[in-house]
Amino acid sequence: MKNVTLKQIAEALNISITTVSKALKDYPDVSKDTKQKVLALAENLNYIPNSSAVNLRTQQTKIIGVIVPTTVHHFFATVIKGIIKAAKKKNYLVILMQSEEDDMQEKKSVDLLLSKGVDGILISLSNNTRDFNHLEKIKNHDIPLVLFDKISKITKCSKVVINDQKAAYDAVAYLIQKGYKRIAHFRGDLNPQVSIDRFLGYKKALLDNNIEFDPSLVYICNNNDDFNDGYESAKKLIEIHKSNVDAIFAITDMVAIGALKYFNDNNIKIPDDVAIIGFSNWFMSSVITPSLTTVDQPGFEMGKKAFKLLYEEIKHKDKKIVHKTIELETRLIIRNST
Amino acid sequence: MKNVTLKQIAEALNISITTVSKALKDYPDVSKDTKQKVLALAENLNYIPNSSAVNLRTQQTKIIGVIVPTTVHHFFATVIKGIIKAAKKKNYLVILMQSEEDDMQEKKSVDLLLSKGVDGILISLSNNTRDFNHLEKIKNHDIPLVLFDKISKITKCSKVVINDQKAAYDAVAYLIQKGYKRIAHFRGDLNPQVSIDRFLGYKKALLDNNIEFDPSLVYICNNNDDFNDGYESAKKLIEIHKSNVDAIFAITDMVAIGALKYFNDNNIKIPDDVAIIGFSNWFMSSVITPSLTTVDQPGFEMGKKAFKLLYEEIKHKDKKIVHKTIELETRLIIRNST
DNA sequence: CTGAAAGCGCTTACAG
DNA sequence: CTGAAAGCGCTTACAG
Repeated sequence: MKNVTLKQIAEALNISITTVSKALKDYPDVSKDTKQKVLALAENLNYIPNSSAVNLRTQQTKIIGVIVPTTVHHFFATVIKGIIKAAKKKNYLVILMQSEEDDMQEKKSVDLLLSKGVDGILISLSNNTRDFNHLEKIKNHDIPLVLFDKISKITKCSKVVINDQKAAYDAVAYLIQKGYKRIAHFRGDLNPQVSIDRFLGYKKALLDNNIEFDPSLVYICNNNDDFNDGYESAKKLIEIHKSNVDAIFAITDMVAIGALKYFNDNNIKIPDDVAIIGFSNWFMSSVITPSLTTVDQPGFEMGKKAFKLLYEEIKHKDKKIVHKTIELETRLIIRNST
Repeated sequence: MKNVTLKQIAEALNISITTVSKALKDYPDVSKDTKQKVLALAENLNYIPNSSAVNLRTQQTKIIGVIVPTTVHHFFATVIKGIIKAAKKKNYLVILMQSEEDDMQEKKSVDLLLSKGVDGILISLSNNTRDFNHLEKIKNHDIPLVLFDKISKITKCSKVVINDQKAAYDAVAYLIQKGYKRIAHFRGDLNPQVSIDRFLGYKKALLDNNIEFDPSLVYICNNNDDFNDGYESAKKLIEIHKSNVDAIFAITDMVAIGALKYFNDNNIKIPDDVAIIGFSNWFMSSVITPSLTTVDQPGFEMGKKAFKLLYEEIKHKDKKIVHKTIELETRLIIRNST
């Protein structure tokens, strides 16, 4: 079945394309009678406007692009859900792309999105993104851009984040207040801002509480396999610091669960021998044994807010844009691992 | 910055739009010299073809639509990853939508996708989809359609599935062979095909092994909260059948983990008191305590295959389409819960 | 209340 | 090797 066009409806009804178009869009200067006839036939023929033609005329696609490191990740999946949900409310569709933590893929994705003429772009940066020319390119094309979670500090655009430094600080301060003194940190790669900020929060909490910062207690998890990174880091930690460590602050729940698994496998008691605290409040953290103390990171909310910010910029594209940064609340969830 | 058009390049170079267009697309009937000049300027001006215009001319968008029940689900997230990855290879972009297990949302999503003029559609049906008019609509519009995982048997189109009946049969047969005799089934909603098939496989395995099928051992999990459904079903099961049940075959890992949690909370030993087997091989099933025996369901593969099937149909749209059904292999993963 | 016409930016069959 | 022209399907300023 070939797609129905305005022309076909016009010919069938013996009126002009203009009138059909206006009738369908409920223009006031079309007679009730005509409108009815057009609507009825359009319905009957299952008329669907050709988007490409509409886009070409109106210069917008009602599609946004989203780039995340990966879809297979509880937090990002939740953010995506929030984005799609908020977008749907405004009749926007979402093209989803993944960088797979590869800056080249991220840059290529931006180009593709730009060539598709999306109305706006939402990005959470890959761990290996070190220059931001592609973000500048988006801005040069006058396409609204909002970064979320994995952001670049120096890029001027709207952002939705949590206060990673504060969240990490609170988590570690809680450990200290519970009496833990030798607190290790399983951190992420050196590059991403969230990784830097969580590390800084960790360090600051120690110093503010007169606990010496010991670099040998910091392990870097950057092999793109959080679970295994956590597992291996826990192993190394125990080999070196056996009875000289009493807690771990892990950069993500996945890293924490890797560590937890190692301890479970090796009869090291949590939290008696070593306490663990994670980050994100991934569903799994609540059902693992022992259940994991963690920082709740509102992914769904982040997705919705990110779209809303983007939508505002799309709507007011002509006006001078004022970039906003929204900081979402986090919350420490205390469970049995601490 | 306003977007650069062919016209601007043509004027700057004092040649026709036609020639610019041809040069950019490397037509053989353009001189080397001209090509070079055009390419250089296009590069320099950061020229990006206007997709809407191209689409309108070529009558394709190079975008496909994907509808899944939800993105926050390990299996679907994995399938999505596979789809996006395979699509990227063919220069296709993916619009992602979610039905949230709501048939009305699913139908509306189809309409939106159709109006965007996507070149093809991939769907995994919601649990509450009971009529398939929207699928027929897609076919009536001559848009290629491929169903995956949650399919409708009566719809004539290509499909990518696993053999749910056989996979369930094998899982239950394994339990029987291990010596379990009173095997409960925590099934899904009555409607979805996968739920029906896994139930049938369960029943057949019992009968083939001369074990009486006891309907009171079958619990329906259909509150859209698999974990809790599993937890509550386990509770009821124990209340009623306490020492008269020795194993559970759960329709998904999430349901299995809910049950496992209940048993862990209530000092019921797995697998000594009750064995559990799940379905999907969600990452979590390998790290929970005890680790979960389950059926591996190849999500990434399913996503890639689904796109490939769709792509073939898009490419050969003019020809008579032969619908294919691809059945992917599953594999029983034996761990500590059985 | 209706419609002719221009134009969005591109591609391609055709003429020269 | 180059370019004028038609046309994809729509929207909208303008004339009547």
